[in-house]
Amino acid sequence: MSEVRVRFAPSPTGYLHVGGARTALFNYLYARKMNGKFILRIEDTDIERSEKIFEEQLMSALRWLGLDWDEGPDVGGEYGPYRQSERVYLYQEYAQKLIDQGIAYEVYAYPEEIEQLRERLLAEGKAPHYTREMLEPYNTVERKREYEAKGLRPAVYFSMPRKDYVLHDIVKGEVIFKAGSVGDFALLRSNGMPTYNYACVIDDGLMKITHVLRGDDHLSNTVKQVALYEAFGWNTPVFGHVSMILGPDGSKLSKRHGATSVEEFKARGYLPEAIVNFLALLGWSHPEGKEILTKFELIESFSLERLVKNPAIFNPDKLRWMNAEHIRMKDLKELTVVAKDFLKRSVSDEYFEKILHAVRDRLEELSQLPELTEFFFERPSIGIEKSVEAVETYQMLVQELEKLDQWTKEEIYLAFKNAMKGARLKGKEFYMTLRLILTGKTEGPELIDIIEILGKSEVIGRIKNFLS
RNA sequence: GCCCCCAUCGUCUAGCGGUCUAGGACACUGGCCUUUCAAGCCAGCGGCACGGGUUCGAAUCCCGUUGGGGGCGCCA
Repeated sequence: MSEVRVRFAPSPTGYLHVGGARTALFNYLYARKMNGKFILRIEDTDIERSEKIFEEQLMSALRWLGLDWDEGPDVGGEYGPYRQSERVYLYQEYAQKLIDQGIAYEVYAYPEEIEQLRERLLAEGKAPHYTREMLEPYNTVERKREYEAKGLRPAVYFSMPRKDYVLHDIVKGEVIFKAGSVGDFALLRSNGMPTYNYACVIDDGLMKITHVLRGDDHLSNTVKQVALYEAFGWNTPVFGHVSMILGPDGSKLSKRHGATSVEEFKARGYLPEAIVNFLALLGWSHPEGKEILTKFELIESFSLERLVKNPAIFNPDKLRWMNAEHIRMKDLKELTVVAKDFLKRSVSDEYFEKILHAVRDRLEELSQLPELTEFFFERPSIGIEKSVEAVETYQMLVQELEKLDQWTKEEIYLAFKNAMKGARLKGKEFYMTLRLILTGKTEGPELIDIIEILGKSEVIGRIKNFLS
């Protein structure tokens, strides 16, 4: 059994989308599960839209998620280069082979002319499929001269065999493409760059990719790729097409549905563990139905058989819940490190750790941190009505607290007890008012924790502030 | 227009012919716990799109209808 080699092949035209992240994740999990290789390939053949900055962002987002790759543009590998723009010579070389065999041909039509052809076919109610007979008439002597003068090269089209193709997809099952369901298609453009379906086959073939797991928006095009594998006499990889992630309204997930990029979730205080966990469960399920899973558990239990066929709607509520779960699960010291960026204040690690411990159960997104912890740093300014009963009770409390030489929960409770002795304030009112005095809020962490963290002088100070 | 994919609670899903009066999770509702809010625990609400077959038996298999998604680019 040969080594499993899978890849994630994004095009650097934007941020890492959650759909792309999930595709990367499935490939990653499978590679790690099978002790195979996970390869990162940058598909930057669209020179108009590709940008270096996006490539860097893509890689940093992937790394942040913990999806490390074994071969890629930055780390290299024996099947490089791993950027399609650097592999152009390969695409041209292999295209020439097909031309020589007569199964690919040059086309001197301008892109606009192809577009017109396409529209005419559509208008005639025909499938917009091109044939050699339609395209070759453009290859006139004058046109060739024009191309040369402009420094253009002919596009290269593949002569698609008109026969049935059967695809054995690992998630969709047997998919049959009837003869003639696709026409001839471009391999190379007149700028010399390859098209997606072509570059993909050359790369996957040459890079010895064994399994192609991707979104099912590629399913229809896979027939073209299979035809190319056959033309080169290469074995096809195992294909697995997972349905796409949809927005709440059932349409393709896009910007108008809210946050869709990994970067946005990161900025809002989502843990990579939570995103990975959530995405894994969108189109895959654990054999025992477990929902909260670490990356390690995901790798252990991952299998292609449990990939699901139907599309999934992205549910931000569940992601949010899952994030809260992972926040609670995470080692406090590690959480302190990642959470600190969200606090937007300078604090000692020691103090921040105490605060975090007190508030973590209430955290769903790390971005809630400043609001949730504000009173630890600033005295609240909430006007509280001072009743005679309250004043005398809290005066007693101050006296009791001042007597303490140890600031422990036990001692503090003792002081409460003493202050309440003979007090005319009811227990509930005593605690609620004290909470208001200290935090300015009616809700929050355990009062005793707050008092302990705030420290003796600050607590007394805040109460005195109220009394004055 | 043609081709392809999909169809279980609102959402993610379990289910791979009988063990299903369909299980779990999120959300929602109620209760318990708690001198606050969360968290936690318990309970409730809620679904096999429809119509035909096949079978002793169908959420599971087949066909059709409907609905949704995708593709047919010198985008990926």
